[in-house]
Amino acid sequence: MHRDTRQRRAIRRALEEAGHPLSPQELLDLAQEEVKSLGIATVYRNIRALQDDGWLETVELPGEPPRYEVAGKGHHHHFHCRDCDRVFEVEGCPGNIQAITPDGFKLERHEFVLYGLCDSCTGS
Amino acid sequence: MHRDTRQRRAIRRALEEAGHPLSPQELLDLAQEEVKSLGIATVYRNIRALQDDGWLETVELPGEPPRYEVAGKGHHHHFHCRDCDRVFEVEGCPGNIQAITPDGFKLERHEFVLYGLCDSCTGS
DNA sequence: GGGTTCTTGATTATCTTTTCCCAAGAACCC
DNA sequence: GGGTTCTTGGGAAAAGATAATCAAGAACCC
Repeated sequence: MHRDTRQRRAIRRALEEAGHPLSPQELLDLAQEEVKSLGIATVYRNIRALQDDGWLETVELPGEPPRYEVAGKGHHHHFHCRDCDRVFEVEGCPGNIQAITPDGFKLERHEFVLYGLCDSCTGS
Repeated sequence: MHRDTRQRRAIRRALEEAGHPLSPQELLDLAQEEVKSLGIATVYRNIRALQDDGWLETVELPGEPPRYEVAGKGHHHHFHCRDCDRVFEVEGCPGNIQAITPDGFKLERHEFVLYGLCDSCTGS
């Protein structure tokens, strides 16, 4: 069904090597290091294809277009650096979430987003 | 500087009475109950004006266009109902957030979003 | 009450992100 | 190797949200 193309390999490799969620544009820039003719339409097409395969997951952050990361990483959250605009993974999950859920509401899932400066951007 | 118009009064009242964040379209629908000729452009204009006055705050949720709520409510988070698509306020804040921040990262703020069914939509 | 200035409503424009289109090129299979 | 089918690249187009334009209407001030 899906063919093994240079473009698709470059896109997959960029996502694996980045190790953190990438926007379509970031993904294009990284994958173009391997296949410089790569176009943005191909990035979007492959994002969809890899999502359909279950290989890729969408990371939505408030007020931002979606980013994408390799699927199957288990429960985690994200840290958004306000300086370099990159998104990092955060292990673990804070305290008792059910406790703050209003009475009568059914909690099904949650998202947690940290903001600040990443280790590369703390100018100290 | 700012004049006291029927439209602006209706928009403010809708936000106050709703008691939870509203999208521009939700705001239009509610304020039209009072001023039926109200147009969407006026809603957007007044959102900006009320933000500039510090009366209104933006609520950004993952993968959603912004909603707006009356400013000055103190720290809180939000619950997004997947059925009616409305957003509710959540009091309190879970456990130790600093504890899960990666080493070397500077935590400045955080957002927390709960998902599930609100009390009106739990069909039980 | 009347003039000045701000605001409104409707439409059009803009902006950003994502998808479509299609001819050219590449992968796969026998 | 050659044919079939899928994929690509680039530009045009769609989609959704927000802003600009402008004539008409409303608020404010004396």
